[in-house]
Amino acid sequence: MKNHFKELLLTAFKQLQTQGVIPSDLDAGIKIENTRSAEHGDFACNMALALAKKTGINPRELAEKIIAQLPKSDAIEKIEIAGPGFINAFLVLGAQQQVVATVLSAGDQYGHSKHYQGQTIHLEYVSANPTGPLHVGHGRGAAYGATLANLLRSVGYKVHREYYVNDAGRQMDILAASIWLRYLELCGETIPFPVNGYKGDYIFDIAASIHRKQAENFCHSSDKVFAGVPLDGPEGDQEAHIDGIILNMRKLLSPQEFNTVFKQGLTEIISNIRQDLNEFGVDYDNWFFESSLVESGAVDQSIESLQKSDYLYKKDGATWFKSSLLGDEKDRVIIRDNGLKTYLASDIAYHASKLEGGYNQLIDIWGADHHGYIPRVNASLQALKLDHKKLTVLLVQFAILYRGGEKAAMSTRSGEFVTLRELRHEVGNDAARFFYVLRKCEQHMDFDLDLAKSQSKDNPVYYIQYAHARVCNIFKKLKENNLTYQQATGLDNLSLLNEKPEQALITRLTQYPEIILRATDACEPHQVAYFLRELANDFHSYYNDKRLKKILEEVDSNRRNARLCLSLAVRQVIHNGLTLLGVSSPEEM
RNA sequence: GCGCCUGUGGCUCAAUUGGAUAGAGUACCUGGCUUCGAACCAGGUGGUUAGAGGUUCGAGUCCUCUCGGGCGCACCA
Repeated sequence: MKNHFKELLLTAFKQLQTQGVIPSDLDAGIKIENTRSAEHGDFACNMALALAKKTGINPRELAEKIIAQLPKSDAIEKIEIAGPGFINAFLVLGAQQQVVATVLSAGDQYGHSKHYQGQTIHLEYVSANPTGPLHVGHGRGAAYGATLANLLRSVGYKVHREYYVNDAGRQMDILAASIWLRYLELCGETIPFPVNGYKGDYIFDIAASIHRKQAENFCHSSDKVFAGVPLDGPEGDQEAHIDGIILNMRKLLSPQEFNTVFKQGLTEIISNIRQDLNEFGVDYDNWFFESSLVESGAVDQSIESLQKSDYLYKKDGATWFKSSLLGDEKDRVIIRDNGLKTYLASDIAYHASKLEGGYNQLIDIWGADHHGYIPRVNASLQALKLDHKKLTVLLVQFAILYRGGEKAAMSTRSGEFVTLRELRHEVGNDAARFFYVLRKCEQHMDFDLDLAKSQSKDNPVYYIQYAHARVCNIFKKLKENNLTYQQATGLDNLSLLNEKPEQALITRLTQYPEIILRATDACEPHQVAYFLRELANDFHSYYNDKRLKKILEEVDSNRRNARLCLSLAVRQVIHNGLTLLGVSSPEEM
């Protein structure tokens, strides 16, 4: 119907062009908006305002000229010029009732489209380092990424969802060392635990499982472990300290032994993360391991390629990438003076391989603290002659956690954090998914744990689910009242849905597909959440409207069935929307 | 100091991406259950959109400056 109005305006526009009123080289650029209030009709167009300057005609006058050329339409009751020159269209009563039939026949597919069919997107999200359990900060990226994936798929993109596992590099060595030190404690050694080590409880658990399997096999005296190791922070250098411990660990343990500790940590933590995400409804098509890039030689190839195009140089024993030539604020080290490659080295290889894999777009979802990293990745893609514009990095701002009115600490290393699992158990998956996605990703978010716990029933997700359950209940009661639902009868009598709340619901239903498309284009899942709240609100109002008979008390079976059809269509759209958000639609609550 | 994000009723957030009278939830006040579920509905109080300039038919939205908050600024990821 919206397109219909647009077509009419376009016809008028062209007519005015042939009459010479509007220059023929102007683009119409017609945008139709849904009006905010019923006073302004159903649709509004601002073309007269936008074209006023270019045509030299004042907006209201131009609007009149456009309206004069508008072809007749059965669907439109009247056209008005309002305000500074808006063209408002009022639809005839019932013009959109057929949407009920459309929803019911499309079912789960209503709102989905093939708009971007044939386009491929590589979407990477969460990708937290496997050095500990996921915390509530990761949860936001998880909910956002999973929902975005659903949205993208619903409009036709082929989406490859990936978790990039950083299982290579120094952080993992620090993890292995942390586990080993806890293990040594179990062996009876006295260990001053490094400032930079991972201190969470899960480290003890992993150490204990190694101790169970290996007994004292990997045990060495504290003296040897700390032999020649530089002083720890804050007095000394905490980085040099932990590196020294890792060095000793590699000397004292055989490569196989080291690997046993390392693998035990990696495996336990990854499987924990996997299970957590799985329970949270956050799924992947692939878990991609950084180590595979190292083993396949992809990392070395990227470095070589940068070398060939003269983007590398040596300084102070390290190998640097001239990223400052390509928009970064300074050059970056990709091989440290001790020969170890930095994270950037594998990240370059990772993005290069994905772009070479032929995806139309790459989307990375990162925590906002990584924003300074974007220019160097972009620089690397340019240096490799790849199209860096295909890469979009979406930054998710932190969820600041409050507990008892105070900020909760959020550090993996210190081990002081609220895990995603704890949150899910406290407030439930549905509420957590919904709450996370209710805010734009660039919006800083306050997460009050006490509120989420104590007032979980006030969470807006229940409001929406309740509307769904209410429709289900009507259909349950139908049988108890010895009535039957006759869809064909209902669909034949949609014209009886003329009450104001019915019209409001119908209008809302027609808007769903465009909301999905808009939310997807803007990468803003919260728009879907807000739409569903409005829809649920419309339905609750309808349901409670004292001026209307209750649906099941309606004796006219034509009207009753039409209203049942409408209710079912509402239920369908709520279900479709909640599904995209990863939230369940219960039949009773 | 430099860069990115951000500032909207008491609190948490929207605002069709530059549109019309800035809207919801929560909190507070009024009213509504003898069964289609009150986890609901109807109504009310509450705003100089941090501040000052600018751009134009039109600014919460864009530009400049000031002030306040978050996060970065490693041979960590």
